[in-house]
Amino acid sequence: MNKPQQFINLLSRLSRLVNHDGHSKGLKPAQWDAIRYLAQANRFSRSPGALTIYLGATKGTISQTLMTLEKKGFVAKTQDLHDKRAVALKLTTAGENLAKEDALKPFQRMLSDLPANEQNDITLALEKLLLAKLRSDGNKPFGICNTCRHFRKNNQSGSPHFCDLLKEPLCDIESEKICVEQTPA
Amino acid sequence: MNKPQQFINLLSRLSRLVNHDGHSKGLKPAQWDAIRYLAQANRFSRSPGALTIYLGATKGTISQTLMTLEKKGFVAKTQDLHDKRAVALKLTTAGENLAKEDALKPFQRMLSDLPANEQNDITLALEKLLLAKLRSDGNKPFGICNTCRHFRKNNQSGSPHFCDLLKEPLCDIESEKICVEQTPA
DNA sequence: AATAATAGTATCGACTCGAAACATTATTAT
DNA sequence: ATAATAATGTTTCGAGTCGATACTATTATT
Repeated sequence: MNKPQQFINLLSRLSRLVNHDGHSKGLKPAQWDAIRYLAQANRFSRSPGALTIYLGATKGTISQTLMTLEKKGFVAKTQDLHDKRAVALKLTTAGENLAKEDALKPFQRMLSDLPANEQNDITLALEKLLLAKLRSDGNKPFGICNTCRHFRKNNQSGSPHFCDLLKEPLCDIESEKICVEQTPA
Repeated sequence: MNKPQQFINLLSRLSRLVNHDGHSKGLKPAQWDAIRYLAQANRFSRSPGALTIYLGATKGTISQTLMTLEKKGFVAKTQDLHDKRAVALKLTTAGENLAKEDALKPFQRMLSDLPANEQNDITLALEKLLLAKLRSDGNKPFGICNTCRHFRKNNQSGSPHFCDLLKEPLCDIESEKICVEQTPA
């Protein structure tokens, strides 16, 4: 088997397994993807639109997935205050509990059984691969807020940081989350 | 973001992208998975049952996928000679042409744009990860026939090799393919 | 010969997915 | 201001996935 073919085989089979683990606790893989995202996105990013970009899906599909998650009681929708078109998403308590018991935990446990150096190699390789793919597709990275070029740190404890793009204050917690607008410095 | 969470994020997002690339040329990801498999499986493995195990799906799902692939003219079914329950699968010429233009080619091209050592690191990491997962799930590896403990090599050119498990002769081409029964030596 | 195991198919309901049409609400150009 | 345009979501459609379950036909076992 030649190298490129092997790479495709590994990738497609691995993806299959990951996807398969997403059939868990009565949810579907796509629903887990959404919950996982919402558990980590900052307030500028908890919208159907941002989720759509993150998951590389279409608006319609995401709308459906969010509908069923809302019906199941894991996600709550509220209207955005500033923009009446926009919808603000939030995990309910049930949704947050679910996020803590991620369907991919078994995968994670499996990794933690490997030698520490292999764990590192694997994580690093995945990161390189993902970033290369995102770049080649022109996708947004959705990195951590406080690693963004628009992030303005405030060193006085208690007072908030600041996003220079959206002109909005940022508490510590929010600035640790992922953001649609994040652009590496 | 802690390490385990990062790993899950990388893995799930990467899988999403891989899956997404499978919506190509009018086929679905699962259909590509089937075609990719059939293009590489030896004659003992070109059956709905083996494909089911390989993809980690259920019989019913695979039956459906194969039905639509047959309807589209990419797969042909014939009855097995020895076992009248069994179905032998084969890619049609159209199916083989499709396999040569795999939906994941863009991903492969992207990899080939990376430095050679990174390509290697990434492939190796994927392999480790996949094997660890297969092991932890108790899945079969589907390795290359001639790396199997039951493979008996014949060094006289022209005469076939042999599978000591299934008691069947193996030509060079078949012994280079993947097999359900493969067990590392 | 009866029973169990195996290989597949058929059917169901919930869901995904892209595509396209459709509101609403914001933004921009005139 | 107001009209054109862009952006945010929703709805609907058809094809397909997926697990679960029930079912058929064939082969193996007892």
